[in-house]
Amino acid sequence: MRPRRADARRNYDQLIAAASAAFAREGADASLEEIARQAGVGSATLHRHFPSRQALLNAVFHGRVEALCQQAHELAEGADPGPALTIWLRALGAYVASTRGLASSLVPSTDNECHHMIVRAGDELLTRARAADAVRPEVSIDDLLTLVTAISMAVEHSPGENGSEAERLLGLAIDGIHPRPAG
Amino acid sequence: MRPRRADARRNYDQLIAAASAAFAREGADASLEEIARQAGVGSATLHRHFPSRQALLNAVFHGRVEALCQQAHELAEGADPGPALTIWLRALGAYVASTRGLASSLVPSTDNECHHMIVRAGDELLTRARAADAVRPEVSIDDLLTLVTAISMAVEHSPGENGSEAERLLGLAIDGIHPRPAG
DNA sequence: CGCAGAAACGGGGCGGCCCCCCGTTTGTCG
DNA sequence: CGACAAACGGGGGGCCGCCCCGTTTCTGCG
Repeated sequence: MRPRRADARRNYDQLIAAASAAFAREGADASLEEIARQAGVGSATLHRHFPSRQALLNAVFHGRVEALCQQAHELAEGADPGPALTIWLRALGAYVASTRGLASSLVPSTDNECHHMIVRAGDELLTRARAADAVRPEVSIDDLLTLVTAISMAVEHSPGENGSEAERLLGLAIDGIHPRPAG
Repeated sequence: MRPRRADARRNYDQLIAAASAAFAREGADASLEEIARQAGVGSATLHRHFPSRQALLNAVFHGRVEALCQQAHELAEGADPGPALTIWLRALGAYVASTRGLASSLVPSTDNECHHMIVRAGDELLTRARAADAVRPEVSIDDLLTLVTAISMAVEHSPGENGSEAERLLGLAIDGIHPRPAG
């Protein structure tokens, strides 16, 4: 993953740092040329290390996705299956909505390591919740991730306050995944 | 809105037709130059008639948005308030998810006529549903529209079948807007 | 230590896009 | 039918992503 040669490794790290700042500042569609400029390298170097925008996004957010997966794993071991899933989904949504660009690295696409990681972590929680009848059987982990990323991206592009709106919308959607109590 | 001079009106209509086809084919971020090319006009003519991509989107989808508003109005007069809202939201979601680009013309922005139209139409249904205690009081029409457009846009970018996934996700989210029956 | 080959670099070109200027054409109305 | 306003569109500027390929830099071996 990370290059062998010292100069390449240095450029790689500077690109990651510049990209992280740019994505936080301007969102997932920040200019790649500008990122290369900020990193002090030519644009060709950026494209050699990261053949696509998606690859750069994934590299930037890989660590944070890993942390979210770790959190899922801990919740799966401890709490009740039902609350564990909703707690994680809310935490995931809040974090994704407050981290510009992160949602874009969770969309399903070919060889998207971040997406696969989150799916595997979330599926563990979902499977347990389903076994405890805490969630509707037809709900899939892809459904849940799509909801979280869709809401996050929608709120990300909206002008004013984003955190509270994302929380409210996610709350509605998450309540909808429970089995309906009455008829 | 529509130009006075005959040649301008002809170009306007050809641009709308070309844009409608392009948006359906490639989504809301289709190339404006290509649309002008397909319409047989210079790109300057496109920009004179439609100063922004949003303006073109709105013009293309204005009629369909009007039809959706009309449908809301009819539902508001007839059925029970609670079901009327959910029926309309499901119909709206199904239609938006199956019409590439339409979701982009519903996002809130300055002077977005389509957005205002939908908001006013939906608010009528929501107000009645709220008065009948069929919906949580804190839910706003902006929340609902954001959910519908967010899910539609997410599904729009996904590869395979979109209709069924949009329907399932919307079903979950819409169920979440009802007052919670138990605790 | 030094060198040869491999690995990495980046300037710069290509094509595309959006946006707009401004000289030219065309419709309209008296 | 003529003049004037309205509309047109070629083309240029700026930015972008992408990639070729001549040049530089690192590294491991003799």
